[in-house]
Formats: sequence, structure tokens, C-alpha cells
Amino acid sequence: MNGRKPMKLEDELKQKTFGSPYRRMVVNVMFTGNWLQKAFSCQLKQYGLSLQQNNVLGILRGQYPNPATLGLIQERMLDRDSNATRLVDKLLEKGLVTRCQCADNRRKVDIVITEKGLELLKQTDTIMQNLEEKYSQITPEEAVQIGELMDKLREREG
Amino acid sequence: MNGRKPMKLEDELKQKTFGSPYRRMVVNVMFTGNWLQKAFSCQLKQYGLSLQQNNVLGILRGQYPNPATLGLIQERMLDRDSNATRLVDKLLEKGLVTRCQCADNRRKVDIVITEKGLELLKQTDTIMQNLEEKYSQITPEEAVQIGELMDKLREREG
DNA sequence: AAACATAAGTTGTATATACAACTATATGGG
DNA sequence: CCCATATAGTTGTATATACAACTTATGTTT
Repeated sequence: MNGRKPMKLEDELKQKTFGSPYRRMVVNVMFTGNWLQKAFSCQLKQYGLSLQQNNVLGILRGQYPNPATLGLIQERMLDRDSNATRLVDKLLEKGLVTRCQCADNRRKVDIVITEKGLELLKQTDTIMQNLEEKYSQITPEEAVQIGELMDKLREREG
Repeated sequence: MNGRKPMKLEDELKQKTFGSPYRRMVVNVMFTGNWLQKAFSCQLKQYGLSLQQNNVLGILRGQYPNPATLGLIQERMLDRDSNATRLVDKLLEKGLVTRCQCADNRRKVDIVITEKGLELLKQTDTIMQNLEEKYSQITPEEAVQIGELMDKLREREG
């Protein structure tokens, strides 16, 4: 009725079965996470940004007009192992952020998004939103539910 | 009651809100996918295998005792952009696979998992399974549901 | 205040990823 | 049969990731 092509995990990975529902779930979340990241980073490329760089700009906007330290950025990044120093280097080269030693604590560096950075983010917001609209086969209720299930999946022993 | 520590996405990324349910869903699936991959690859490291290498071994076991070509491996990998040639190189160095030119079609290469490879997989199966059991706060029904929702999320225009 | 420990970033390096260019083989007309 | 085209892998390279070692600055003891 709506022209969507269902692509089950079994079809994607050309595998007949995945043993247990848990195995299938785990593989499916990994696969779908990668699939989403590629869709987004592919769109971002036209603006010369990687997914992580866009992520950092978003964090900086959240602090604006206050500065953020590298530590703050790192703990909020989607992928914490990315090297925040070098990501910020790249953004600095492009004039999207400023960086200077923090006056109070000279170990820290204050990073602030520039006007140019804010402008660029406005543009990438649009493509993010366009991409999100492509998932409209998922109802808002299901979107909420997926979010809740992901949170539950990450719960761990206290 | 069961000592689990809930870690909502908002806590993980120290963000108050995610705009829309769709945005939260997308970010959460990406984040959770990465989170899972790290948990698995961290465990695999003790066997000197990366997640992708383990993935390739699994694919080869699926074909065993028949050979697989690089093309077949590539289309079944979780991350298709990984360079199958070089992944197989690594497995070859470790004696986990054999590789030889296909007799019928000399463009192709036949790759077969070795006994050593099969043995190693048995061990990594165990750790995979142990990890999966850690997600028992998710009921089997919910695991099925997550799988279905991931499939639905990836549906696209025909 | 000197010595030790901790914190915040930076740098180095090995490996992995993304993507394009290249080589070798096979296939299908004319 | 020869040439164009397609197929199957390989290689090169720029960027990114993972992780450890290293600076420099701050805090804490005694």
C-alpha cells in the first residue's frame, strides 16, 4: 500500500536464522545503528562534516554562549573514544569553533562555537530532520517505545 | 528489586531532552549499537579477534565445509565497508582460514575456515552467549519486538 | 614547601574504515 | 577472434578509532 520495501535482517545478511531472539536482537541493533550512522554521515559529507564533528558542534551549541571544556564534550559524545582534541582541531581549522586556555584552571581549554558554526548547524539540522521524516513508517508511539527498549537494553548490574 | 542501574540516554549523554521522539530514537539506536559493539569487541580482544574478524569466521562456518568467496563474505558482513581482503589477510596470518584461487573462475578466491578457526569460534560463541545472557532484563518477547522494530526502522521506499 | 597524587589535555602509534583507482579474468557481441 | 564491458579482488591513501604514554597544572600530605 505504501511502497515500502521490508528488509528483514535475514535478507540483509543473507542468513536463514539467528539462533536465539537475543542474538537476533543484538545483531539487529548493531546493524541498524551502523545503518543509521552511515545514512547520516553520508548526508553530512556535503557540508564537510563527519557525524562526530556535527555531534561536537551540537554539544557546543547546547552550551552557547558559555564555553565547553574538552572533558565536557567527551562525556556527551555519542562515541566517547573519539579523540576530542583532534575533532576540535578540525573544527578550529574550519573556523567553526574558537579555543583558548581557561583562565581559572589553566589545564582546561574553553571551546566556543562561532557564528559560522551556528549557521552551519542550522543547515545540518535540516538534513537531520529530513532524514528523521523518512522513518515515518514508525509511529511516534513506536519511536518512544524503541527509545525505552534501548534504555532498558543498556541497563546493567548496579 | 534486581539491582539494575537504569541508564537513560539523557543520563548517558547528559542532555535534558532530544527534541522529538524520532530524534531520541535515532540517537538511541546509534548509541546503543555502538555500546553493544564495544562490549562484544572488548570481550573478543582476549582471543586476538576484532568484531569483524569474528563475524567473518562465523560466515565461513556457515558455509563449511564449502568455501566462500570474498564477495559472499562481503555481502553478509555486519559492516559492508570493511575491507574483506584485508580482514581475510589477518585471519590467514593467524592460521584461522585458508585461501586459494578458485579453479572454475580464477578471478575468485575460495576461503575456508580451518580446524583452528572452528575451535576458536567455539570459544567466542561462549562469550557471545554469556554477554547475551546479561540482557535478561529484556524478556524474550521484548527481544523479538526489538528485532521487529529494527527491521521496520530500516524499511525504505521501494 | 617539597613530594606525591590526581586531573585535563595532547601526542604517538597501530589498527580500522571509507572510498577510489587499479589488475586480472571472464563474457558477449560483431 | 578481437574488442568492449562487466566481474572479482587487490592496492593505495586519507581519515578515523582505540588505547597508551606523556605534559603540564592543580590538589593534598606531612
